[in-house]
Amino acid sequence: MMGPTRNGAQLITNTQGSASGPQPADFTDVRATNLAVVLRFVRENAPCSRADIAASTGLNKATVSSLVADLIDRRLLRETGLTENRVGRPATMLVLDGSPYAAVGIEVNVDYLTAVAVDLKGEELLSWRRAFPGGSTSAGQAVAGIAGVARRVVNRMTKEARQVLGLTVAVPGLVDLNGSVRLAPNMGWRDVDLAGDLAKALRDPGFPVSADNDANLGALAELRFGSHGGAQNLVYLTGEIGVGAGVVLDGRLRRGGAGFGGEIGHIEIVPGGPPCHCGRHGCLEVVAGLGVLLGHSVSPAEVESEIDEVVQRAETGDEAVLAQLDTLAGNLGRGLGIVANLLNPEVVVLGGYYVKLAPWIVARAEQEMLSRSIAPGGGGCRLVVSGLGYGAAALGAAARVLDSVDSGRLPGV
Amino acid sequence: MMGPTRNGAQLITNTQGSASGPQPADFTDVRATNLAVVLRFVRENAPCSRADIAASTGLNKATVSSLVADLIDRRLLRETGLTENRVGRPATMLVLDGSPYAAVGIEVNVDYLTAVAVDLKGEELLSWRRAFPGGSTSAGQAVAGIAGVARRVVNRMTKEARQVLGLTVAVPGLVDLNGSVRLAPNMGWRDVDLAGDLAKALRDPGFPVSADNDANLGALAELRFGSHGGAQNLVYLTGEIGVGAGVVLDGRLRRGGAGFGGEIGHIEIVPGGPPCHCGRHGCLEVVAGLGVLLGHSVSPAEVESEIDEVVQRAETGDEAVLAQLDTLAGNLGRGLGIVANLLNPEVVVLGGYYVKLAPWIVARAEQEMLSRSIAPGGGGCRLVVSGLGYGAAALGAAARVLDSVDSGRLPGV
DNA sequence: TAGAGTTAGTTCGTCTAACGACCAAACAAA
DNA sequence: TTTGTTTGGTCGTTAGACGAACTAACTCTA
Repeated sequence: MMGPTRNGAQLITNTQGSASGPQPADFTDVRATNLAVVLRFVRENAPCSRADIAASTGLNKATVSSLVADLIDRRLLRETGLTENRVGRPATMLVLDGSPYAAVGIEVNVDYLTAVAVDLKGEELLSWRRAFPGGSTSAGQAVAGIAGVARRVVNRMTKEARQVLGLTVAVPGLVDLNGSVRLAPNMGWRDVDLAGDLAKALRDPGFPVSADNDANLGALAELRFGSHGGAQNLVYLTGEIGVGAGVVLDGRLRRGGAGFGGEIGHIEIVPGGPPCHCGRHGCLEVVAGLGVLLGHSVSPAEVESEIDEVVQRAETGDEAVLAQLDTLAGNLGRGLGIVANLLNPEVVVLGGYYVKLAPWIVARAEQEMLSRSIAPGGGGCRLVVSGLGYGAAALGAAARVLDSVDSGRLPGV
Repeated sequence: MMGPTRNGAQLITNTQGSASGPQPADFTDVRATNLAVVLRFVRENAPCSRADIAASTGLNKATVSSLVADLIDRRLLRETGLTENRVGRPATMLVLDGSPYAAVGIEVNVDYLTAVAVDLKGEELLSWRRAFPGGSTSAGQAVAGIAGVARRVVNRMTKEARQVLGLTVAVPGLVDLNGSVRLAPNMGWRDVDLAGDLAKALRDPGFPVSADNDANLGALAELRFGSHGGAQNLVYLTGEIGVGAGVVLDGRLRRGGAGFGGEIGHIEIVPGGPPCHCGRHGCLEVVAGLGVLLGHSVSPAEVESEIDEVVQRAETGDEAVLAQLDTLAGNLGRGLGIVANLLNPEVVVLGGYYVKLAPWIVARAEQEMLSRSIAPGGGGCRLVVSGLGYGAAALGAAARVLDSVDSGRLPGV
């Protein structure tokens, strides 16, 4: 048992906004904070009793009862059975109520679109993946297409009597802090107010609509659903045609001043190396991306099968392919060495196609990363492979919605 | 005037500790938060009246009166004169009380030691700089030496009737989250529990003692004392014999999982470049550090004068020196390009000897940085020179003490 | 089978601290 | 003077956490 964790001076700090002036607190904040504390506790320790919550959080039993009643009113918690065969009065166990709400995440990419809905527990309610000509239509048409999918997801949720808590869209590109896509080369987008346009297209949807970079959201997915021992400092790497990073430090996504952090794909790894579509040379994306294996002009639709072929050849011991994979891993490790030195995350998670290639790249890349880290043992940084599969960004988009609930924006009542 | 900034849903979140369990809030937290809000407001808007505070923070007038009374009791605020020649009742103006407290920062380095004390306003009370054989004594002796200086600073403060709020020591090396120095090659230290040993040497000093990396503390100094338009995302670069970075994102120092973040000095900038004392090649420290200008084995004591000579030669247009400076700037820009892409800070601040060299390196380095950034216009990232002078890390060490006050750990009563 | 012991959760009164409304003080302008 | 404006304090209200006492519901033991 953890025992009470109450620590004398509690710091209440505004982490989000930049210079948005002073942020005083009042009683409703205390309430919101404590409601969120209980909610998070139940999420991580379900099923548990009110007494468990009180003991572990340090909150008073009476307070916990009141908070739990509130959460039950809001249909966020549910009482399940009683404990049996124990000394003392049996406890009524509490679990998250999975049925009344849904969080929706949509990932758009050049050639496909993934939609995911999860309940409050994070359990997947639906997962759609379909071809989507994101790279070959106008942004307006793409937004219309995304809105169409969003409407169908929402309808489905409504049919299941679920209230949608929010919708987030993941985009491979630079997304600013307002959810406006400033640049998405692969999509051919520039200055598209995705969150705003989508909210407009959905006509007063009754839930918040936001957009973010796919790597950022992948990182959020790993933070919430990944099994990294509760690491609060992690970096997630997408391994699609482009390579991007999502940076989580001290338990929150760090986007930088304008929201453009994590753009690891175009840092220079091999000076004077092969040219990148961005106009520079030797970018990580070029020397540690799929292009190393597939040649530089594969159509998006072919990537999947081409990678499968690479995997097959690697399995049969094809020397040329193994050499390519080793080169890729080495270059990736160089990039990760930079990340380890600069950010000292507890774990770096490889996503996307890197997952399939993992058996041939992780060891080398990790060794390279650690050998380049100035901190002994890489400062404790591990390199692991994502277990979330292809929907990571979409899942992270949904996770972003759940995050806002977890941090005190409670629905209901 | 700003007008009320009260925003409906206030998020109260624990930013510091990692997985330290749930952190419920209670009334004392509300009080502490609001006291800190008022304190910060007065810091930034002094002199100001209670009415100003109420209007700008959204707190109730009565609440502000109560909070201000509390802060005056704690001798953190002081009433100054009344306003005159205005319609209505004259306001009693409030300012930070500079006299009763002091925050102490000490920076140790290979050959010198800097001690700084500031009052609550951040105004310098003393600034000592002296030779110190940090690189050529045992860690134990060094700690004793630091303790000696610390005692003298504390005595001086006591003589001025000031209470010392805390002491932080800046060290060029890897410092973990507990203030233990894990590795400081230049000092020849390894696993020295600096914060702990120093507290012991000071025998129950009655104030918290901590230690951190010099670059981290430099970044804190820039955050508090620098003039960067309130940028909440910044990276500070030390330009001593080694090069380190301090990373501030969303208004707080981000140290990574073990506290070893910001180690930019040993990321590989020129593969196969000149050897570094760390055993690797082409590290930023080697290709964009002072070694480029001074040759690789200058004794610490000579650095100052050697740099002055470089500056003189550059001023007279010495081609060879200008070429070296340009090379240095180019390499520095490469490293900063990585920082801009990965972290998207609003500003990168150059400290240490880079300040003297600024006229010949900033333009080139910034251009290089921006040209390497994938976000248009570098995502708004500017490269500037520190205005804080040599004592930056020591000043940041003191700033760290003030930060803890600003975030609610109030002294007095 | 009747306590005795143990654990869960509720009720009730207390206390902290923010808030809203009101008011007196102190000034400028008319 | 009178009127209006602004400051800052007082007072009663209210939200909500806390502590203690209490009830509920079980197991264990003699």
